[in-house]
Amino acid sequence: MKMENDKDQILEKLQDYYSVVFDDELLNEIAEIGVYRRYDKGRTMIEIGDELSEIPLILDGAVKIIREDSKKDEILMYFLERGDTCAISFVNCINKNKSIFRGEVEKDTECIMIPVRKIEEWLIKYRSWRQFIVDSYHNRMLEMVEAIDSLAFMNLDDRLYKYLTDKVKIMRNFNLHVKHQEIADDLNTSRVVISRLLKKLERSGKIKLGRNKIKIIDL
DNA sequence: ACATTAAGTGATT
DNA sequence: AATCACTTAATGT
Repeated sequence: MKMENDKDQILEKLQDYYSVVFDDELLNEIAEIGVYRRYDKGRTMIEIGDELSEIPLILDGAVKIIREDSKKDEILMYFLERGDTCAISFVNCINKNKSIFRGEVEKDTECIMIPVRKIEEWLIKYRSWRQFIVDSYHNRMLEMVEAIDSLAFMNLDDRLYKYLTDKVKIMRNFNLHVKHQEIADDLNTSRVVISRLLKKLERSGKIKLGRNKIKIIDL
């Protein structure tokens, strides 16, 4: 009885973003197999080196995917949001590899976890699942290329502005609650530099600064 | 009132 | 663009 209830709740949540992606039979099976989970903002969902045994289907929220080097320097790769999954972790799963990224919860996140076995099984069983995984892999690839491009071809001013506008989209809010130091960490630079560039953006009227907050005025 | 943390700035490399 | 060294401002106890 309780099980049925859980299943129905999961199914209901799935409808919002995944009913167009998956057919009914698959949707039903996901609801049956998947485990609903909530992650609070600030938590680490996955750490570099961790072994994956399941992958998340994001229902709501956002997860920041970070790459870190041996010297603890880090750089933001991309965000996962509703409707996303991480196909990178999916391939990791199948090969029983360790995660090459860290996932930090940027915004309270709801997701459904799918165990590896099912991921593989469904790949054969459902065309819509196959499509979803391939699309997801492609999207991760595009986002990584974007990350490389901005790193290689953009100066810090533009990278910073892109960072801010991306974040506005992810958070669905023009008022960002973020410290200069956190931005510096994400872009792998120093706080002083970020503070100066932000001041410049404020002077040009694109943003408004406050303690622990930044308001983006025009996109 | 004092300590702590975040942000602003000039000078130097 | 990074670092240092310092100031100023906001917030917590």
